[in-house]
Amino acid sequence: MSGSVRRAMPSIEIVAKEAGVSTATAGRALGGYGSVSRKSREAVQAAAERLGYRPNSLARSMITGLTHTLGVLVPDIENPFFSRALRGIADAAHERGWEVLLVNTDEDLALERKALGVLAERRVDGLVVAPTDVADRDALQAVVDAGIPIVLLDRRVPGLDADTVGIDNRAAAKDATERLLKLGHRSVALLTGGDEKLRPKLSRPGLRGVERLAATTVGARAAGYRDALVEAGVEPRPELVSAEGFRREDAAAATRRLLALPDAPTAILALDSLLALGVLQALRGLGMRCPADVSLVAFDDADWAEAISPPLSVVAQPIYELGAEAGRLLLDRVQGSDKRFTHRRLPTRFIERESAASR
Amino acid sequence: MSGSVRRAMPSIEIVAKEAGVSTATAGRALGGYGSVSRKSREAVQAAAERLGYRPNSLARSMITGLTHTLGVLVPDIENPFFSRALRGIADAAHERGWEVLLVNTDEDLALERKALGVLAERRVDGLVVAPTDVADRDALQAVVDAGIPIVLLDRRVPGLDADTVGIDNRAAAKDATERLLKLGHRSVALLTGGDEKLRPKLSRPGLRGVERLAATTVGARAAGYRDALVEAGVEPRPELVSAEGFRREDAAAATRRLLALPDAPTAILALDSLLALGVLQALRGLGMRCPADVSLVAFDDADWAEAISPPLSVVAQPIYELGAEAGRLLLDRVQGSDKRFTHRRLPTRFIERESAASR
DNA sequence: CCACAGATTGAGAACGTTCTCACCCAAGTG
DNA sequence: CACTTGGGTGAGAACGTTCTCAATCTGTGG
Repeated sequence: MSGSVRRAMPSIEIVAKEAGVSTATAGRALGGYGSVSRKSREAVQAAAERLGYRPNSLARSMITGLTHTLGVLVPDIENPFFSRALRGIADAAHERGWEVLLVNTDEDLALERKALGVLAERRVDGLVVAPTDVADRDALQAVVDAGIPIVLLDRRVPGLDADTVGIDNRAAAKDATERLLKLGHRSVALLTGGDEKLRPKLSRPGLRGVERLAATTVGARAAGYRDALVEAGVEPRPELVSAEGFRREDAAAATRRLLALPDAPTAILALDSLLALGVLQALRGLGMRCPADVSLVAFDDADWAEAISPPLSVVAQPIYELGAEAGRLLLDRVQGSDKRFTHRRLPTRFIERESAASR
Repeated sequence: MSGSVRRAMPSIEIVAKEAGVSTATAGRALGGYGSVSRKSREAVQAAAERLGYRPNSLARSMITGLTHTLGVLVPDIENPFFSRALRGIADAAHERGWEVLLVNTDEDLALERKALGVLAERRVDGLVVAPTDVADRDALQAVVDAGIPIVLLDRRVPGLDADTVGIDNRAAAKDATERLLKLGHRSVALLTGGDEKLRPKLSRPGLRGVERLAATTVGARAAGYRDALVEAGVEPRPELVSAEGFRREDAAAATRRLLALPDAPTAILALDSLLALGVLQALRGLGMRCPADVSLVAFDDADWAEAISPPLSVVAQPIYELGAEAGRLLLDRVQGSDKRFTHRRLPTRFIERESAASR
């Protein structure tokens, strides 16, 4: 056993009594505000040290109106995209003396709504939200109206008073698709992971349709994919757009289905790295080789992308920077910035490795 | 614009006034304690609804002494091990109405100590800590003494009053090494990732040395590796134990060094999946093939392990369950359990795939 | 009609800080 | 000497809840 066991933490009143001053003076000595004589300060600090005093930040927050806490709402922290982005957010927050309260929403609208309520009750100073695709604009706006600024990460919510940080999904997807087309591929599949409604929209979009499509992340990328095809004079084939689910097994199944098609795709664009793993797994199962039989390009430069055989060509997003920028933007708002809402697009980088070959 | 903009959130006093009752009654009506007439309750609820009232959980915590917040201290949330474990913790917490405050320590002792202070000031109800290898026992014990229970995840801190959740690292490493030995390998390398001090200790340990070694996670696994060698009558060779660093590049460099050795290893045991990626990368660079030229087994069943070629044989830890169990254990303590401290070891599972072949 | 138990209510304390304000005192200034 | 100045101090309010306690109301049984 080391040191004495104390159950309840001492309050500033106890410290003041021990130091022989008033609570007001003790507060000033420890909090670094107001003015205190050297003698008082030293007496208080010694007493605090002796008693193992820790200020109660709850009481402080009640007075100051600041919790120095940022809420972070992500679909799933296990997803490498979000864990890396969270790291960026946390670092930005920490750097300026803020902490991070994390909630997973599981892409579940009801959970997201409930979490917003909980975080509002905790009086977080601001919120970084990666909303579900069908985000509840009103619930988010209500939080903003209550005085809690929001920064959206990765996805956008039309009409919401919030800053946004993300990439140009449409341009990035278009670029990736163009690269596959330039390699001679004419039958390029798109693995989106979700949003069943995409496929029909993609076939006969009309201008209005494409614009509406581009509102979600997946939608924007699908639109970019389509842009590239159309510009290259390749007719988009709805059956080449797969939206079976977000899990690896879903992607594997989708790949098997795609490759069984008449006039099967010779190249696949996967919208995230987990889906790419599914493709790889399916190819291995089918005895097909990448890139000899099928070329593959994926979004996100996962840590394994460079190490596997063949190394995967990817659209790299600056994920950490996305999170850090969101954190900084949010803290600016928290600290009183009332600039117009910005929609920041960070640049992506195509990393050419060996999984996409000419045909 | 939708709805009216309100900057400051209404307090219960405003709601009470609006409903024509006292704050006490309003509190009872909204908080679900005490007894309230149906009429009052309905009036209060209607007023609260109208004003968009959200209780201030800070004020509540001041009274009840519970913040319903769990602190989580991990080295790096980007590490898939910790992000998965965190998911387990968060789910367990959420299930019982708790939230999670996250801090990264970057394996930095000073940061860990500072974070402990911050979380104590926030009056978190409990703490899940994955301590750095050289954890500050006294700092942790001080938190426990202040009445905040701690559950240790993955690593142990001797002499600390805390529950522990992890795996039997020594047995798991021994099992993995034995499997490689059974395949006929006689020159098996160990890639630990860190702790330079390990190597010399491993060569002439003596009983005392091995026991001390086994205190850290890495150390315990190294001891298990050694156990297997000794039992099989293979002389441990210190130069086959690499501890160059935790990053992928470090592992790649270490692999190149190992394979340039006279009597080079024909099998490698990597202590985490990131290190395994480094091995794979180095092998590709050297034009060597797995498992034809070198067999590889790694800890942790990363999401890519099954999808790459060859699929990686791994020691799978129940990572999510580890986190969830830590969360549950902690909440039991928070809610008053004073059972003896337990050290829970969850079972690991060796998943045989194709990266380890007989020689 | 009275007494009484139990439900319902409101005033005010409590939690642990920071903030406001009035006061004291020593050191200048005219 | 009277008057200002300003650092230092403590009493008490404030933040928004929950808790304690006494008072009031309601209905029931005698």
